[in-house]
Amino acid sequence: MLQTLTALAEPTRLRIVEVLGRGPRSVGEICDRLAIEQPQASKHLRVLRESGLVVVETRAQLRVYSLRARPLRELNAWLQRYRSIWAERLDRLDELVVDLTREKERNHGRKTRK
Amino acid sequence: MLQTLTALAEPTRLRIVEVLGRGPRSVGEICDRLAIEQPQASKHLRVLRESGLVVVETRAQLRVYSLRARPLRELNAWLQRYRSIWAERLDRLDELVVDLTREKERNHGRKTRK
DNA sequence: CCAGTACATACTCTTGCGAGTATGTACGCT
DNA sequence: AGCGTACATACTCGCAAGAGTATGTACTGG
Repeated sequence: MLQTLTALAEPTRLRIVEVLGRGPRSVGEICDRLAIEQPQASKHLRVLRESGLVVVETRAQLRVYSLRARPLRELNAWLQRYRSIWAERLDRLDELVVDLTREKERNHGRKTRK
Repeated sequence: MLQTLTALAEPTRLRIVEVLGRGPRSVGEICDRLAIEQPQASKHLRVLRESGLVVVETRAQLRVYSLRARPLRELNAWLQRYRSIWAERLDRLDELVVDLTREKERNHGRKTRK
C-alpha cells in the first residue's frame, strides 16, 4: 500500500500511469508522449515495476509496459475503508471549517520567513 | 491529486490517516498511538492539513484533527478511471501477459533522439 | 498572574531521490 | 559481421524532506 502510494506520488510517474491507462506503451512512446529523456523514463518505470504497478513485455527490441490490476485494486480496497467518511452526502461544513482555519492562521501565525 | 498522493506516501502520515480513520484525535493522542515525538506529529499534520486531507478544530488547548472528505473522494474518482483495468472479472489477466495487440509500431516515429 | 499543559515553529543535520550524462547490452537488419 | 535501434544501468550532483533538538506561544486552572 505504502509502496503503491510512494510510486504514484511523483509527477512523472503519475503521468506515466495515466498514459498507460490508455493501454500498453513502449518506452519510446512514453518518452515522446511526456517529453522526457529515456533514462528518466526507464528509471521511473523501474520504480513502478518494483512496486508492482506495471509489467514489461519484451517484444523484439521493444519493452512494452502495461498497468497491473492488483495494486490499483488494493488501493481501492484501502480507500473503501474510509468510505463512511467521504461517501457522505456533500457536506459543505468541513469545507467551511478549512476556510476559517486558513484565515485564522494568516492573522497571527506568520513571523519571519528565512 | 498529486498533492494527496504525496501526503499519503509517507509511513508516519499514512499511519496518522489510519488513526484518524477511527475518528478525530488530538495531537497528543496521535503521538501516544504511534509512539512518535510531538514535533514530528505536528509537522506531518501540517503537511496533511496543507494537502487538505485533515482539518483542525481548536478545543481549549487541544487541537483535534479529523479527516476530510474531499481528497479521499477525489482519489476515489481518479481510481475509478482505471476501473476497467482492475475491476475485470479475469483476475489472472495481467499475470499472463497477452501479446495479441500492437503490430504496427515497427519503425515509425522513433528516429534520432535530440 | 503564574505555572503548567498542549502544540506549533525554527534550526541544523543527514539521507534519499530525481535530473543529467555517459556507457553498456540485446536485438534486428542488410 | 557490422551498424543502428531501443532500452537498461552506473555515476555524479543538487536539492528537498524527514528526524532530532530547542524554543516560542496560546489557553487554563489555581
